[in-house]
Amino acid sequence: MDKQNLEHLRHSTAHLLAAAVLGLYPETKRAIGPAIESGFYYDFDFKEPLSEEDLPKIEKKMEEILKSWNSFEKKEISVEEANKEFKNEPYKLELIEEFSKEGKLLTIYKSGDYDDLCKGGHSKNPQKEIGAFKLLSIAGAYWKGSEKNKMLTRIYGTAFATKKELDEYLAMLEEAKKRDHRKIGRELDLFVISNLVGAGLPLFTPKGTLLRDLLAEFSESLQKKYGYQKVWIPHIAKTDLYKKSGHWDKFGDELFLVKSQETDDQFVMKPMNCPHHIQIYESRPRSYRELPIRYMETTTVYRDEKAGELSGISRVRSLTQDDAHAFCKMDQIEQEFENIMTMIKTLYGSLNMKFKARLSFRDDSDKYLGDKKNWDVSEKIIEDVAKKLDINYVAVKGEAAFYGPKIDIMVVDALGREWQCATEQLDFVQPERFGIKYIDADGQEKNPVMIHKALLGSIERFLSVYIEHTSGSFPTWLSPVQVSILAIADRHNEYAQKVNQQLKDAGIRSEVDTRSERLQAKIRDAALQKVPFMGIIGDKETDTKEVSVRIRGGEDLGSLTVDSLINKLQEKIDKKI
RNA sequence: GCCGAUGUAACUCAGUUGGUAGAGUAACUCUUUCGUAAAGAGUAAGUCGUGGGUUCAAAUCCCACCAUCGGCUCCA
Repeated sequence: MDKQNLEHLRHSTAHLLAAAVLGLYPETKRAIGPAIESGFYYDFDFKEPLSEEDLPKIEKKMEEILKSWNSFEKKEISVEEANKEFKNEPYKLELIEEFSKEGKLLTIYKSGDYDDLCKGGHSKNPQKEIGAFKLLSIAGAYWKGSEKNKMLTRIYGTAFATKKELDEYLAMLEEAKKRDHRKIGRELDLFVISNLVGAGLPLFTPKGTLLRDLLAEFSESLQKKYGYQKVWIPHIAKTDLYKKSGHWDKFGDELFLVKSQETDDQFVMKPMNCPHHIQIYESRPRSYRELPIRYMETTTVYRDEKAGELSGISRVRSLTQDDAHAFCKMDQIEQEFENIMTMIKTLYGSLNMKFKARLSFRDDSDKYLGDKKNWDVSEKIIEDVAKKLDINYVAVKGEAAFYGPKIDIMVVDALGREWQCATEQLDFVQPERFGIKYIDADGQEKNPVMIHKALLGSIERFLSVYIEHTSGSFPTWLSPVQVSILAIADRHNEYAQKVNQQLKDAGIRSEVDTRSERLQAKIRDAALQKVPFMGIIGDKETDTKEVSVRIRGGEDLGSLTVDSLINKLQEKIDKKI
C-alpha cells in the first residue's frame, strides 16, 4: 500500500473512532481527527473524563460500525447548511467560520450513518481496506495547539492494511519500551536522578561518566585535527553579557538566575557558550592572518525547561555540549563547513549510526538579519558541501534562524526513529552585535563570520539516543567494563585476580567476579551488564596460564593467552569498534 | 504551565468494602566449589512520595504540594 492510501486508511479510521465515540458517548463534542505519521488521532471534548480502560470498549464499537462502512460519500454544503448540521458542535462551527472566511468550499463526508466536516482523503471502501487498527493512548491536547485554549482529550491510534503490519508496529513499540534509556540507564548503572538535586538534573555514575568522557574525548580529538583549540569558561556570567547577546530576551524565563550576596551583581547560569567565546576572541586585536580562530570545549549549559518537558537524560535542565565556535572570513566558510561535515561523517560513521542533514535556509520574508548577499552565498556553499561529501540531505526554505542558515543533523537509530542531535549554524549577527573585528589585508576593520558547531549536540541527549540505538550493548571501546574475569571456584580466585590485574595494567577496563556463585550465574550477570568479553578461569586455565574467552552473544573463542586477549581488545579499542 | 495516569523495601510489583504491610529479585550471613544465561537455606530491609484533613482507626477517603510517565498545531 502506498503512503497516500495508508494516510487515507488512517484518516478513515479516525472517522470510525469518532463514530464509535459518538455512539457510546452522544454528548461528546468533536474537534479534529487527522492521520499522522504513525497512525491517527481524534480530539474530543468529553462530558465525563475518559480513561485508558475505556479504549477496548471503543475499539469494539468501531469493529461493529466498520461492518456497515463500504464507501465514503462526499457532499458539498453551504455555510448555512453546515451551521445547521453542526449546530451542537462548537469546534466544528469555529472551523466552518474560519474556512468560509478563507473562501474554502465546505464538504462533508459520510460513511454508514456517520458524517463529518472533512476536506476528504479517505479509503474508497473502509470496510475492505482497514485491515487492522488499535487505539493506543489517551492524552490531553489544546484546541488548535494553543495553551490559551481549552484542553481536549486526544485519542491516539494506529491502523494498517493488514494485521501483520499492525503486529509488527506494536512489536516495534514494545522493543522501544525495552530499550528505553531510562530503564537501561538504571540497569547498567549509568546515571541517577535525585529528588534533592532536582528534576532534570541527572547525576552520572562512574560508568556513565566514562561513557560521557569517552564520547567527549572522541569529539575533541576530531576537532583538534581541524585546528580547534580547547578553551574553558565559567558557568555563570553577569546578566549584561546576555542582554548584549540577545539571549536575555530570547531565553526569557528559561534562564536560571544567580544572585551575588557580596555585591549587587546579578548572574545567569550560562544557557549558551557563544557570548563567552566571543569575549576570548575580543580580548585583543585580531589579524586576518589568524583566521579562522576556532574555540571548542565540552561544557554544560543550564536551561530551565518547562516542568512537563523533562524526560530522563534526553530533556534536561543541565546539558553538556561539545560546543565550538569558529571565527572566519566569508571566503573561509566553505572549508570550515567541509571540515565540520567531514567530522560528522567520521563521528557518526564510527558510532555506526546513519544520519540525514536538514539544511535550513531563509525565504523572502524580512525577518532575517544580515546582508542578503551573504546569505545567498553561504546557502549555496552549504548545499555544495553537502553534495560534495555525498550527504543525504534536504533543504528547507524559511526554517533558518534569524541570524543565519543552519544544518541540523538528524540521526537515525536502530528502530528507524530520527533524532536531532548536532546543529551547525552560521551567524552573521552576533559578531556585529558584539562589535568583534579583524584587521584585513587592506588595513580595514571587518566583522568575522561566526560558525557555531556541535558534533554530538548535547551529550546527555546523544547518550539517550545511543543507549536506545545499541540497547546498552556498547562497542568495546565504549563499554564501561570491557572484560569480566569469571572464576569457576574459590581455588581459581588467585589466578583470576592476577589475570584481572594484567588486563588492568594493559589499560583494559577489567573486573573480576570471585563470588561464591556458579559459572552460569556469573555468565548471566555479565551478559545482563552487556559486557563484551568474558574470561573464564577454571582448573584448565590455571594450569595452562591461559583464559577461556566468551564474547557477548555467546560465541566461545576458546582458550587464549592473556597477551593475545589483550591484543584482541586493544585492536578493537584502537579501531573504536 | 495544562490534561490524564502513577508514586508501597535498592529494583519489579501485590495489598479486597478503611482495622496499622507482603512477594520475587538484589544486599548480607551460612552451606555448596560447581565449566558457558539464575545452587540452597536464613537474616535484615518500608515516615506506604511530602504535608494537612476526615475517622475510634488511613497505604486505602478528601485537600494541597513534590516527583515520575503519556501527551499538548504532523490542522476539517
